[in-house]
Amino acid sequence: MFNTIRDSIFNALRQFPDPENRLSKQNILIDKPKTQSLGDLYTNAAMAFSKFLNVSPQVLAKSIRESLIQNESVTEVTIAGAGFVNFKIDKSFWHKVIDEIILKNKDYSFTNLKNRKSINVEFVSANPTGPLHTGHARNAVLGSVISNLFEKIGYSVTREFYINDKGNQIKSLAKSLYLRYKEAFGMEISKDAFDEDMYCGEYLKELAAELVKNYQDAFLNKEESEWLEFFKKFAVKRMLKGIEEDLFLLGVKMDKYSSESELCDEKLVDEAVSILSERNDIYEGILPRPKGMISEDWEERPQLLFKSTKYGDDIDRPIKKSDGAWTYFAGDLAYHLDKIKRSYNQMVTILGADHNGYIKRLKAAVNALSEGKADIEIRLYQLINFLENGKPIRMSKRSGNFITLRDVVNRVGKDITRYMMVSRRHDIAIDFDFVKVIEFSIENPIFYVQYAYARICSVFRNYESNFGKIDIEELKNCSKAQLTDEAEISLMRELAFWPEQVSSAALAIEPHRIPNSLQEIAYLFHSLWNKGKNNTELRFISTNNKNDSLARLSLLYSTKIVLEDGFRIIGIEPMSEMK
RNA sequence: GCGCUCAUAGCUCAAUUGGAUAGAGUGUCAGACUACGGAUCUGGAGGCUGAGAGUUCGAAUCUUUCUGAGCGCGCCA
Repeated sequence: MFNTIRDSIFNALRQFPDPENRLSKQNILIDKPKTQSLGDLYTNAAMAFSKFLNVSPQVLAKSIRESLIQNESVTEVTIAGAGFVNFKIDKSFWHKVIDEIILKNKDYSFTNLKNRKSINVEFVSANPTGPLHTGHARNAVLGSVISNLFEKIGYSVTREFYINDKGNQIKSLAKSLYLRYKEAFGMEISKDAFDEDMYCGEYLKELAAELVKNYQDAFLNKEESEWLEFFKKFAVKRMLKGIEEDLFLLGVKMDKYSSESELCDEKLVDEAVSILSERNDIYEGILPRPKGMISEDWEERPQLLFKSTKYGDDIDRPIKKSDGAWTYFAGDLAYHLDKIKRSYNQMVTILGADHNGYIKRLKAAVNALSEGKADIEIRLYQLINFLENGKPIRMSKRSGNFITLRDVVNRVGKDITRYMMVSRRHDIAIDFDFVKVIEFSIENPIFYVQYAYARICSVFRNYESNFGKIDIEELKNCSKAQLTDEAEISLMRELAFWPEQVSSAALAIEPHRIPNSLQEIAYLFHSLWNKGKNNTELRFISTNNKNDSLARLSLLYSTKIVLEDGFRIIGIEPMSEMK
């Protein structure tokens, strides 16, 4: 939207020698000043580039002013403070914003990259040992919104789920299922039969019933070796199906599921280890005992280690257990090698905050395996405190008082869940009160935004019942010259920034900026609406002047397009009426 | 003991990644409709950004030392 203005600033700066080649159009900030009195827009480029160009901010600011004043959209330029360049914009510029939005519609915020890049977004990746729980809900929403954002800036995105279908937990799952299977034949199973790490949830009873139906007593009173593998496979398959259904409830669909055991079958661990060996990053060694930690059974032991300290980790990481089996991390080496081989050089992974110790070694692994060519960004999300009207809900797997993702979605709906999960920064713990989130109040930012949308739809309904069906071509072609009120300008200016909001949210991997931005737009709209109550000239529908109406409706229509775009990114449905 | 993350109005959160006088909502006080949907809007009060020091034109943001909270630290995944 601001290309010509950015060009003007860029041209001014380009006249100065740039020894480090730090100057780029992308890095020129154009923003709204704190207060309207300073102007419509400002840039801090004079100060920001002063160091790199080795020219004082004042000199740069003057040069920017000279250049900006030549721009036909810019009407007034002032230099303030240490080198802020404030300027005013001709109103016709904002009117063109409306035209552009209506013209591009859904693609208004879309950035078409010349060289389409691929990115892999891995999220949820829950162990296939039971239904998804509440933490996964936040993970799933973050991952899917981040994916949507990257698609907006022209990336080809793969939404991926890593299945931990190996190891002891799956064995425990199979054993737990076997107990339920026996129980289905009327055998008494006491609670003590379930070890600490086994799964005593009700959901395995259904699977057991299915096994009985299809296989009768084929596995009853048999050696473990005769049923274990079958039970593992069966259980994992069914758990995954359940997980897929849970995700579907939240509007999340994965593009790819990667299986840990399949990667191991393909000898990818060996391949990863041999790559690292060639780079001299694998050695047999003894890890130091962690200081200050009391662990009685600690004994020094030589292990196969990955030299992750070479890539910024704090200590080297074991890839083989003392019994010679691969560690979990070895599997992750294989998995990330697989991603690299599928030619992703950008990856994002969403993990719970309890994985914080894992970031450095993952980055190290990707760095080493790709010879520095690939990059992985990891976003940790904090937990959610669930409340029932202000009272915390205690959860424990043992007592069975355990909220699943499905419970949450069934109770408050997909849209509210998604909005709540994504409207706060990911690294902050959030409160989720079952009672408050469904109230029609400002405690729920989603209703504020939805209400703005519904009001816009209401205006269109009203117009059409009086004057007949609206013609989009007419909205596009009508003169917008009378959109001059401050409230109208503020709204148009906010809409002008929308594509930049989207791309900056994507690049920073901060999806919460989208709901924030929508709330700002909704606020400006509500404000304009109320202004029309006192000042009838600002009403959207003017009964005696058709072009006035069309101009105002075109502003509403472009606002509607942007809100819809935001809703689509967040993954929620717009409401044309509040119900 | 070491590492990662967080700390902003009474409360819930922002702050375009180093920009101007730190902004919204809620609660509180005072206002606005014979309603294009009042589920809204306008205004007041409310802050030494947990504490100290440093970096520079400029710090909530970067560095560092504290304080407090959460999480993690070989043979779990």
